[in-house]
Amino acid sequence: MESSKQIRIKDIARKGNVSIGTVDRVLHNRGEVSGETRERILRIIEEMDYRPNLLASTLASRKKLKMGVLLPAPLSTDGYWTQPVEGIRKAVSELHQYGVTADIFTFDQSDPDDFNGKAARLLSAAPDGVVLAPFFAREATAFITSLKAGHIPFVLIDSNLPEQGQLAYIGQNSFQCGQLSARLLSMLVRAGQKMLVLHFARETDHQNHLLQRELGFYAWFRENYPEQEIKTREMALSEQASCEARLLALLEEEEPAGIFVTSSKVHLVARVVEGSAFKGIRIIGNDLLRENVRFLRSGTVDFLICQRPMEQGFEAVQALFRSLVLKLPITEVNYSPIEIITRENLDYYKEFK
Amino acid sequence: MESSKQIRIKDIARKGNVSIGTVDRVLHNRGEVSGETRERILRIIEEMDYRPNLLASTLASRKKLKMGVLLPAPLSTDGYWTQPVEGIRKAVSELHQYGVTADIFTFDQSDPDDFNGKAARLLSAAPDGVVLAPFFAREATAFITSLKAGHIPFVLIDSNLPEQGQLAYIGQNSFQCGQLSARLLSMLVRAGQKMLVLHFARETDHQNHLLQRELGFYAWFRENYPEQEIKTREMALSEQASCEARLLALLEEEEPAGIFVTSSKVHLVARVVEGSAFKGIRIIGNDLLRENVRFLRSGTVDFLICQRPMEQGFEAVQALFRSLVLKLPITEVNYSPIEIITRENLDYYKEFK
DNA sequence: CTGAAAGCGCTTACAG
DNA sequence: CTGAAAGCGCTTACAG
Repeated sequence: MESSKQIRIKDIARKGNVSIGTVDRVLHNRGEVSGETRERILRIIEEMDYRPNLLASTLASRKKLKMGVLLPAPLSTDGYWTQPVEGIRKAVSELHQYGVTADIFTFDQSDPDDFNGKAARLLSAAPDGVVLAPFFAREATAFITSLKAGHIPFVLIDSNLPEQGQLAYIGQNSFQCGQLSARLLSMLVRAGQKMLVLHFARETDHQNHLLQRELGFYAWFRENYPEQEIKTREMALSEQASCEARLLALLEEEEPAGIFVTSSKVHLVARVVEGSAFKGIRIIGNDLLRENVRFLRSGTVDFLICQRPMEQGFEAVQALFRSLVLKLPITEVNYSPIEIITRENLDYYKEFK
Repeated sequence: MESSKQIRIKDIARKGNVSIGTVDRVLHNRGEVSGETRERILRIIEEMDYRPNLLASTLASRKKLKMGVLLPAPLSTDGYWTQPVEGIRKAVSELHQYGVTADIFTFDQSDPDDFNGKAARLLSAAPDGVVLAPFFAREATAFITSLKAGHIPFVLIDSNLPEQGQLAYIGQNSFQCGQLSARLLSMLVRAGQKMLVLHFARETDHQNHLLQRELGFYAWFRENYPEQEIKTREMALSEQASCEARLLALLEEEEPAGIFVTSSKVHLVARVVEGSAFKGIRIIGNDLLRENVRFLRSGTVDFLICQRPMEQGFEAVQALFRSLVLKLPITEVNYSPIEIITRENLDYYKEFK
């Protein structure tokens, strides 16, 4: 059961009657080796099941790992996007001793052009790996094309894009989040009462994961209570001033018994409901922000569905390090937990604020 | 913003007018250095903010990391405990190239003496780090005393022990799991109906986390529905033959509307309920085992609460590696997600079977 | 096309 | 108490 000693380049060289330089050329396809020698060495490498010592390799090559990060700018000091950034900073600081550095770029959440500009700046810094939240699907896809052209590996967080060649995705299974929200809301609201799904600032190809949450929500009801009446309404974030009035009008018009807010903007809804005559509306939203927690505590919001955003940032950096420095295999899809926060278990999440 | 170049031992030595050997002695408290020199070098190290290059250090010292693992033996081929073992094996295999090996010991879940015997064998293998599931609290504590005497760092998984000097705990917040189960069950059962908490093979100091789940369950009701009638019943696993009869008798006697099974043994209960005249009993249990999934699919079990046991095993090994080889800081308490599996989102967990 | 040598930053005997 | 040298396994010029 004891594993045999490590095979070194030196062992391959000796067995092949060549120098370690030649073995190295074969290992890294650096050319300048005769076909015959190459074949022979390759066979020996295979036979002896050679595995490079990555500590030695990294040490000798003195490679530094420069990462590029591209995320939405937080909308406030305790907005959602401060959290992944915190995780990223923590990971980078830990890995500093291994030569890891990061350039963090943030873009305006309402401005695809700003995304493109920051993406260009990121590229010109020539990073060895990238962490990306593909907030604008179309623009992100174009950016990814450039990354692939430059053979720059990248990790997606928060929202996934299918089959784009990402090293990994780290984030929620948003469809499942929607399903769970539906199930929870169905338990809180009597059959026959209306449900409302609220999107903030959704656009067709933007923030795909909010759409996935909605789809999961509908899918659950279609399967379990096909009769359930559900409506979806969208509110542009830019109109935030008129937002309260619109919301109030919506409540009067629809008289929903339950509301599912697909994003962290649930506090906007809760504020209106709490100040209105419409008591007893059951509300589920996303993300553990201070503003949301307030309404969870007061009982206006019943559930917050969370996803450990700090951890997502942290793990994204770790994944790049593990792949690029340690050469370890990376799991492609990494679903963050879908955590259910209620007034009762809130205190166990104080770590998040 | 560019961080300055790395400070090396050589730089310290030059500045202190000593050799790198002396610096090394100071760094590792190897003695044989005059007090005066020691102070001076220490000051320079501080001043220059020296951080050792751990790749070089690990490479030069050629340390191998031998881990000892001590877990309950799985009760069946797809029993719960196969899963952490799988995660551990995966991590060890990935880290093999860095000299990581593991001796895995398993003990009989009903036999504390077997635990002690295996613990002794583990110790005699002189591991550099240990992964332990402290299944028998008393025996585990004694074992930990030996580990601490030998300065062997250890990671706890599955169940935590407070303040035992563990490098990390990786597992559920069991109290919170109980609270969430209570909240879910309360939404499924009408007020005034009876609830039952079922333990399997609990003993006072065994499996502390099952007790924590129960406490969380009671705490939630005390806070939210103090009138709720709840009873706890315990079933010894050794009596598994007579188990069905006892369960049936229990159902007849108590006529519960909801049952919370604190462990993965929920399939035992579901089988009895499904074969009985007592339809409509709402059941919540733990862990994604094939036997449990069957009853989730058939609708007899409403929710399974899960905790990613494979990931726990994997992370435990990674934590030891990160600490002992990479010298990275380790978060002491790492709560696994409390995942809610229903018939509807089950397919997203196929990865677990 | 191939080999020998220096070096990555640290550790570990060994000599004095 | 201190220093100089060899070595960890690999990479990187350089010489031929």
